[in-house]
Amino acid sequence: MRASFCVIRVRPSNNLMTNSETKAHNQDMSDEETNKPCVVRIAPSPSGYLHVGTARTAIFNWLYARKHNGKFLIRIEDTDTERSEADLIQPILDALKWLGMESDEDIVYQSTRDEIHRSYVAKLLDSGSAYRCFCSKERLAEVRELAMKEKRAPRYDRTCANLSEQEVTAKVEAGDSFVIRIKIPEGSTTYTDMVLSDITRENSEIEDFVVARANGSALYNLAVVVDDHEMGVTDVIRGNDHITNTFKQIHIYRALELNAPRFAHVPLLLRPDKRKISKRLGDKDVAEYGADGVLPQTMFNYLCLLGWSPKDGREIMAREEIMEAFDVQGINKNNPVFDVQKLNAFNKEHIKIAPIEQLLELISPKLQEAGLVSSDWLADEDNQLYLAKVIDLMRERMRIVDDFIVSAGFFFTDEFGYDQKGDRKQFVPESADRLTALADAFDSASTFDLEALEAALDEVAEKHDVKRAAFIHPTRLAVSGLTVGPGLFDLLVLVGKEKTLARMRRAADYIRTKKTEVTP
RNA sequence: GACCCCAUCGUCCAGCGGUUAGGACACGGCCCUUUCAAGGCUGAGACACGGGUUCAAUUCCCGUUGGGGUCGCCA
Repeated sequence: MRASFCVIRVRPSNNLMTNSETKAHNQDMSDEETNKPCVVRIAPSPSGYLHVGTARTAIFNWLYARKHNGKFLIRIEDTDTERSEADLIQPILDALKWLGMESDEDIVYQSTRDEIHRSYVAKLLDSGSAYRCFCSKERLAEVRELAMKEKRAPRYDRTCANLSEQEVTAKVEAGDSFVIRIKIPEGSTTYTDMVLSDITRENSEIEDFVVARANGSALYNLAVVVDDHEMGVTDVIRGNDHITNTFKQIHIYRALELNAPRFAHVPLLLRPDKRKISKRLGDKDVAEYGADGVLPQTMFNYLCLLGWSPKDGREIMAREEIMEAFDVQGINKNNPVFDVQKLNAFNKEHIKIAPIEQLLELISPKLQEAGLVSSDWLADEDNQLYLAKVIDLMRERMRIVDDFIVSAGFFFTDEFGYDQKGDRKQFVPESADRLTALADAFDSASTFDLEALEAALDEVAEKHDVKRAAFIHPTRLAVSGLTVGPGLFDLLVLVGKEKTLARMRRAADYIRTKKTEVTP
């Protein structure tokens, strides 16, 4: 019997079948099977940074592993020496770690497994399920082009599959270079996808693809099958751009007489213009979002909700909550659009509930970079306490962490200008005396706390016979340089008496100068 | 072009034969008030189309259209 035509029985619990086998589908996995320890992996290639699409796939894998008490592994697919760069690996691992995901075992570097891959190429050749192809690249390109022109699917024409043993031997002895192609049998192939249910493909649609290069090294699909098998991967969860690869890989599993894992193909993330997210189009690195002030828990949460939901309306969720509710089979089939606005909205909510230590850690270096504080200043315990109070006051209105630098800078420096619109609107001539009067009232107040300040302001406003607002707005502008921000009295108390008074009087002077300039 | 996948507000998600089709982001209005980029309330906004099946289709089936993916000695 020719191996390439025999029907390989995959393991009974498996989800592969051919059309000649009407084996029952097992979409509903038994509890026993669901709870069996699983092994999943994320396999990035170091041809660039980690973009949100890959990050999301990693998250789904990670959740699946945690949910089923399994292992989450990382394999670096760095066999393409042309494109892979070693220094691109660490940033990818860092980004995964930032999101809270690390490999449960040593990271596998595919490039170190070349010999093993080659041994499987030999097995394929020995069993007769693969053959040598001596066709030149030029001829192949012509065939492909012609097929496209004639509106047929471009597929290898099997010229070399029909070579006699003698012909092959002769060519090999003549030193002709060859690649190895797998022989795809007749029939059709169906597998049950955990997300997409049954998918069928005619085997005739799949060409005898190349599994090994002229130099004998394995190509992607073979290497993946070999490594997944040897790593004990039970569930392959990846982007649905791999569906065609899945069929190819299934044929490799069969040719090798190995059990195939379960597959789940998750929808691809799209850009607002509906194109697939890619590095080419300048889509951001996951780490870049982090650098811009998106919290890792926000990214994790948001990415999960692209194509999946807990069904009960919850959106802002902690990792543990998501883990609890996650279910691969609940992943949608359609491709969602990545929306930065919603990501930011999620971030706003996560900033509100984030541990203060995390925000402190994130904000401190940014303050220093902005030149607002020094490392000495940050080292001081009282200052840390002060910073924590400022963050707590500001976190209610922050969308991304960087907002803090622009909207809270005045807590750390006297060097700030006045918002232009605010200047025109609030720093009118009469504000000068009002600021002076209010500063005096604050000065003579017994204490510098919420109640005392508010009482002082009410009293002064009444004396001047104007609304509180006539004092409040100029004061806010004088002390913060901004027209928006937290409650005024909270702000003043935190800035402190000395600085508040100085800034109010400084603003009063500024207004008087402005006045004389306008009317000389 | 061939093959595969998909199809509910602009976007994300809910809905699993009978609903005033729900929530979130974004957008508009109103309120609060000391500001808003905060908070509260509210409004507009969707079942792509055509056939079936059914007493009844957004829900099931088929087709059309539209979108996405794949078609390398890349991964």
